Amino acid sequence: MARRKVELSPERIRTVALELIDRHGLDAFSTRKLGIALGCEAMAIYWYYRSKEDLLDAVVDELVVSIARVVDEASTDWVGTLRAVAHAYRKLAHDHPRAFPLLATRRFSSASTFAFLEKLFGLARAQGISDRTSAQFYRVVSSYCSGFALNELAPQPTSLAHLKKFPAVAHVSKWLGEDQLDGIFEFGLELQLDALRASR
Amino acid sequence: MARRKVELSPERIRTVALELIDRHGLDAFSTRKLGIALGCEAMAIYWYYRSKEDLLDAVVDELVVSIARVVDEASTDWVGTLRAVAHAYRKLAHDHPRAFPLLATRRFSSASTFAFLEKLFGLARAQGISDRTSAQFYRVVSSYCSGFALNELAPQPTSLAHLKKFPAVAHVSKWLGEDQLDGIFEFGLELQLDALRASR
DNA sequence: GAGTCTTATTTTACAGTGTAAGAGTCGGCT
DNA sequence: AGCCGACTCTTACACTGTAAAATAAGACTC
Repeated sequence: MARRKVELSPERIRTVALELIDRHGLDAFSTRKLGIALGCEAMAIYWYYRSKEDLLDAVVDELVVSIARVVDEASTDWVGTLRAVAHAYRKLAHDHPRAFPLLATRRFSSASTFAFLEKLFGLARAQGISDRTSAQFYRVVSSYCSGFALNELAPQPTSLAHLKKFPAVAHVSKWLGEDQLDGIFEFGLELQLDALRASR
Repeated sequence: MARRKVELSPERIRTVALELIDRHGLDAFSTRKLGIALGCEAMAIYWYYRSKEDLLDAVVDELVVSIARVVDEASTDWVGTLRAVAHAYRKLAHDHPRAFPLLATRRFSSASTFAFLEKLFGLARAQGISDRTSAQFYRVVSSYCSGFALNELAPQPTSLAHLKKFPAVAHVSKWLGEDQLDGIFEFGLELQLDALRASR
């Protein structure tokens, strides 16, 4: 048997898992298919992860870390940092559209998530922003980003048949199209960041 | 055999489906268990719905309709209507915490969704709000509500072990607790509605 | 009332799922 | 050489969604 050749590891497993989800979607993802992609039997995965749920948590973690990196590279200005995080979050949804719902649905209380929050809130405190304010705006902005990204990933095909029966929607639909998404996201985000600036 | 006695119907099926999801969660929901709850075989469901996905779409629809009703009862003021819808949306998440992720994840382009949007946008037009503005604020506010509700449904248990290692998070965590959710939701919502009022 | 058609439901079957339990195989240790 | 612990595979089980066909009951025609 060709054992010990594929060199399984937690990192490789979750990386290949993400690749598989990206390529074929969450529904099609199974431990058996992951095994094939890794070159091992499905059960070998269970040495590194207690369950499929555990593995998916690890995949989410990998994605969170990629956002956390943005905080390091950001300027010292907290508003700017929050903006950068918001954009990174949305970019993540575009880069991994089929994995993103995982991130939006799942509770994440892993160490790397905390490390991310620590950097973000540490920066806020260093700039004299009150804990209450930073907590408020973090929740508001992150909720907005999460919801917005999720919405744009599940786009309705603007059924023309329906539009005939719903004239008001027909009129407004011009401003609901995909070409408007960037602008509206920016609009809503800046609206919130303006309020943050004003609150100081 | 006791046929034709249980009186199956699309409405009953999707209602019992929602009950089952509410009680035991999405993961535990299966066509077989639904069959047992309905008093029929699993395959009988397929006479009324083409697939499990189809059925879940119908469940989502049922939930959307319950929100649409709010628009009828609302005052003529569009800002007030949008606020009422936002609150109804969050209330839905509290009333059906285990079904809500369906609503947030799934594309809904059903007739009842369009009927809802028609009422909402029709009201906006009647009050002279530009199509662009109503589209913008609808997307922003609905994204915010969706993301906020999803976040509060997946609460992290504020791991005390982690808090020792992350002092900034520990300080801020006071404002991130469940007791703050109502206030923060309101804060973020009004922040957006203020901007809507100001834009006129 | 007998025969046929339509609608509703069950039966049977299949390929696929997550994972528990145990068996097997290897490298490195004494 | 023998053993141990770290890995991996094999087997098995209960459960999933649903295609295909069998079946039953009412409605409709003659």
